[in-house]
Amino acid sequence: MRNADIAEAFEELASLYELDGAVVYRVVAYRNAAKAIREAGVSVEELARQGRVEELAGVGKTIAEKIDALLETGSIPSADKLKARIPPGLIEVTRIPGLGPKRARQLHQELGITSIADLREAAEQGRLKEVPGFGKKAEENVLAALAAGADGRPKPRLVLSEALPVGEEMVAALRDQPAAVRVQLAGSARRMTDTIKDLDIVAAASDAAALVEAFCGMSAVDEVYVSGEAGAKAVTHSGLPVDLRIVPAEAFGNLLQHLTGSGKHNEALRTEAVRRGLHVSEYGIADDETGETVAFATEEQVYERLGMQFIPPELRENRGELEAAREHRLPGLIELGDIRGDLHMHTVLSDGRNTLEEMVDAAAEHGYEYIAITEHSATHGFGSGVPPDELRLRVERIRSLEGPGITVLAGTETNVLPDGSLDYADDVLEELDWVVASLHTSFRMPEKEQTDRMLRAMEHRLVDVIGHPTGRMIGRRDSYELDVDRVIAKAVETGTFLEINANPNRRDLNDVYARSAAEAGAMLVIDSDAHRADTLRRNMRYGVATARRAWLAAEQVANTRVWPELARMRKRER
DNA sequence: GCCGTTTTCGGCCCGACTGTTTTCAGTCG
Repeated sequence: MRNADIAEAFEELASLYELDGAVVYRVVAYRNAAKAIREAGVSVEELARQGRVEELAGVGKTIAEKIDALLETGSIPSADKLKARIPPGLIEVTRIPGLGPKRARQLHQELGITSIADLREAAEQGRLKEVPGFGKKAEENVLAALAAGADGRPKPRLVLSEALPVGEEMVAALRDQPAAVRVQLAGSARRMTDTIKDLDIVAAASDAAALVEAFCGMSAVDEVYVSGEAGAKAVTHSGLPVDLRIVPAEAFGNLLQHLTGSGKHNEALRTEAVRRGLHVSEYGIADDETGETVAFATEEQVYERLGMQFIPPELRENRGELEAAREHRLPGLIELGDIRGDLHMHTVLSDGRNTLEEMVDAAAEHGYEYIAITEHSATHGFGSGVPPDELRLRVERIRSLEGPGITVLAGTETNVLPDGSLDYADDVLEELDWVVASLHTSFRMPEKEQTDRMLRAMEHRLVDVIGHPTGRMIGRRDSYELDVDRVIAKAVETGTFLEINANPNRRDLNDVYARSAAEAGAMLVIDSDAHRADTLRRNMRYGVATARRAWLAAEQVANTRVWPELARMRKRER
């Protein structure tokens, strides 16, 4: 069972307990455990087999037993019992804005509501407002939410690359306003998460009303819901909600820290502060001893007051960063400027949109020292594969490029065939400087076979790196079944690099796996996988962001090296 | 339900908003 599936079961159990009226701390405990399981970075099933799941923070004796039961029987007995009493459709009811577990439970008890359909019917018949604690307004709000398309399913999230440029443009435009003192993007966009649901912008202004007015008048803004001296809530033409919050410059650091989150990071930070008599909020830090609240203009000061190193936003996920910051042992994270070359890209020869020369020019202009041209191999399909003889011609053409200004390496992205063999004969691969091996077919193989397939490819002497190792497409396709623990172990054993594919729809390996890989001693490579010149320029920041979220330093990423040094690190040279 | 250089029991972040209530519970971020 995958960590995501186990986590899902505990999320559901938490919601069921919540609807059953359990004390909130029990519910929170299950949600925390679900997060710990999802982000474990190693197989929780394997941990359970070794009797080590309680090593996960937030997993104690009771939850460990439930994990065992889930793995053994496919379900959790307490969840089965709860489901007999609480219709699972109520969980969807709790996702209607304004309705939470308490009110959904009440609707179930008073009106027998078990689903969104029941809720709609009751609201339309005017029965909702008769329930104690509900009223005319509550019923109207439910009807309005349903009419607006709320259906109880979690709201779809946007891939970061669809929202981040919008947010950055808005921030830049606000900074140009004479009333702006400080403007900063916050929220999950600042933490560079894979997906986001809205944009948060924090500002300090000499004239708050003027800045809010400028915000509401921006061309990207479609509709403004709320606006005042404290900020505004709006939605863009693409349907992206944007919150602007304005705060006095003296407390800018507190609000920025608060709104950057994550919620879990802030919660843990505040819990720890309370033990020392400090109370952290978006307005400042209150000290029990003096009874005074002190505001801070910068985030650096906020963390310093709490006795911590500044924590880069990408690390603020409550994954150990608070403890590390207290002990002043946060890693120096890799930066975009550390990347010296890009080792995975395509041209018109396979399925790219730009020519070899155009990609070389774009890379040179971008300031790279080297790139590898890595077309798809012969069996790629869609008529875009490159047969061996064509690849040989391509190698010759690369070798004869005149004055490209950068080092251009001849490479391939070769398919790994279902049996784990490669798509080109060894004598063809021998002519190349760089070999990416990726899975593009037979995604439905069972985990054991899929993993064995990949491990066999990794044992090949000429495979330098595994491309987009898990095959996920964010929001569109799950990873194929793969035992990533074994892949990481094989990478360490063989000296095969693992890619962080920087395509913002992939970001694969993800942050959690990349961190595990680096901790195990594997070497990573961050590649754009560009299919056109503009994505060559644009993708890399998302890959670097994933690496930062994985706590990686530049040394742990191979393409921060100059090419001669990186060339010597390939396993064929060892 | 989890956790511990305050604790193996008694805590468990903070504040805004809403609607309904007659002083606050529930929801949200």
